[in-house]
Amino acid sequence: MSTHSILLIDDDRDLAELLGEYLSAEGYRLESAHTGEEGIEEIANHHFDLVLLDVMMPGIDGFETLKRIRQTSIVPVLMLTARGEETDRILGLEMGADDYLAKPYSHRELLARIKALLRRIELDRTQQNDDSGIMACHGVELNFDTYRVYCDGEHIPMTTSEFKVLRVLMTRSGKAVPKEDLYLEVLGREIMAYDRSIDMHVSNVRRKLGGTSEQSKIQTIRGIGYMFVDPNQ
Amino acid sequence: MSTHSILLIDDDRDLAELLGEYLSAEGYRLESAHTGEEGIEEIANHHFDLVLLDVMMPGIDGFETLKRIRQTSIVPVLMLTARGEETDRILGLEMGADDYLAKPYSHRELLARIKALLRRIELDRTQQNDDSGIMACHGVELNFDTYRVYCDGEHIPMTTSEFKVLRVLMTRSGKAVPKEDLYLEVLGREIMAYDRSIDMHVSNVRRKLGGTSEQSKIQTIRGIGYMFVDPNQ
DNA sequence: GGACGGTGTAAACATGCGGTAAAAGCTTTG
DNA sequence: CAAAGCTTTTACCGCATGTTTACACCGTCC
Repeated sequence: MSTHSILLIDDDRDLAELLGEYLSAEGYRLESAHTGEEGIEEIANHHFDLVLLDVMMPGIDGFETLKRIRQTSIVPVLMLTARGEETDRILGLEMGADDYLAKPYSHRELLARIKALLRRIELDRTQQNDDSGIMACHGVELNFDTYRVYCDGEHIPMTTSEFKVLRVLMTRSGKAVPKEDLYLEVLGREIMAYDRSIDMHVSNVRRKLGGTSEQSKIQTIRGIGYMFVDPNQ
Repeated sequence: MSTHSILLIDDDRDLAELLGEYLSAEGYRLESAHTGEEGIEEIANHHFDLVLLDVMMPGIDGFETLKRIRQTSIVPVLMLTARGEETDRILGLEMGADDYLAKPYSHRELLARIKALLRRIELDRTQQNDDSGIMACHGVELNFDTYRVYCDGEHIPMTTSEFKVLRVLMTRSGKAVPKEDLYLEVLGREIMAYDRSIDMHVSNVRRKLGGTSEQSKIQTIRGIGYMFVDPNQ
C-alpha cells in the first residue's frame, strides 16, 4: 500500500536499469519487461500499482500492448513516447492510458508524473464516500441515515460515539489519526490528563467488530493514535 | 534556504574559478570538482542544491559520471556539453539529467537556467511535501501517514523515536546533524551529562536498516553527531 | 605508547502507554 | 423515581519503549 510497485515495459534495458535504481532510491519497487508480451504476462501474474509503457518497441508496439492490457486489467498506465505529437497523446488516452509523457523527459519529470498519478488513484480509491449516505471500507459499512453499522453485512449495534469513532477513522482510512483529533471530532472537546475515553470507545468498537486487538481493523500507533486498516496486508 | 549551494564538475580550473566568482556575486555558493570521481565523492559527502556537469572530461566522462551519481542521488543535474546535438540532449535527459546547456553559453544564459531549474525543483518539493506524505532517500522511505518505514520496499517496524530520528536525519540528508539538534527535535529536551539515549536510538535504527556501523546509511561524525548518507561511498 | 574522551551496543532497569474490566457518573425514558 | 443506556473515571496489568549502566573499542592528543 505504501511502497508502490511499478512495471516498466520498454525494450531499452540500460534505461530500465537506470530507472530502477533511481526509483528504488525514491522508495518504489520497479519490475521490468522488455517486450509487450512480457509485460502483459507480468500484469496477468502480479499486481502493480502503475505501469510505465513505452510506445516505440519492436514486436507489438505500445498501443497494441495497452489494448491487450485493458482487456483484462484496469491498472493505471503512463505512456512514454519519443514523438511529441498531439495525435499520439490523444490516441493513447482514448485507448485507456491514464497519463502521457513525451521524450525526452528528465527523471524528475517522470517522478513527478508518477507521484501525481499514484496520488490521483489513491484519492479515487478512498473517495468511495459519495452522497449516498453510505460509507464502506474493508467490509465495514456505515449508514449515515440510520446510524447503523454493518460488518460483512451483519448489523452491529453501536453507540453514537462508537459510530463517530468509526466515521473519523474510516474517512481517514490508512492514515494514522492522532488522539487529539479523535477527541475533537468525536467528543468535541480537548484531551485531558489521564483521559481514557477514546481508548475505551476504540476498545469497544474493536470488540464489537470482532478480532483481537492485534488483528483488528483498528490499529494502534503507539504514542500517536489509531488507524483504520485492512487487516489482511 | 536562501543561499543555494552548487557543485561544478569540470576539468577546466580557470573556468571554475571564473564561474565561482560570478555565481558567488549572485548569491550562490560554488564548490568545484575537477574529475568525475571527485564530483561523485563530493556529492556522497555533502548536500548540493544543484550540480553543473561537464560532458567532456578526461577520465570518466560526464555521462558515466551522471550515471554513477544517479545510483545514489537525486540531486538536480544540469549538463554542459560542447556538442549541440540533439542525441546528446536526449541521452543526457534519459540518464537522469534535469536540463541541458550547449557550449558556448554566456554566464547570463547559465544563470538563467540555474534559476529556472532551482525554481522548478522548489516547486516540485513543496508540492510533494504538501500532500504526498512520503519522504524517500537512498532506498529508505518514510510514510508520515502511517508512521511506517520501508527499506528497499520492505516494511521495517520502528518506534516513534526511531521514526523521528530518521525524519530529522533524512530531511537534512548529506549534512551532519549535531546531537544537540537530535535531542531537541526527536526527544524534545536538552542533552544531559552521560546521556546516551540518542546513541541508542541511532544504534537501533542502524541495526533495523541493516548493514554494520561502518557501512551504514547513518554515518557518525565524531564529536558532532550523525549524518544520513548513501552507504556505497 | 599511554591516557582520555567519544562511540557502539548488550543488557539491565525504569517508565509510561495502552487494553480492558469494573465502578461511578450522567442522561434519557417510562 | 427507577431502570436502562451510554460515557467517563478508576484501577490494574502487561509490555513496548525509553533510559541508564557497563564494558569494549577506537581515534586523538600529548
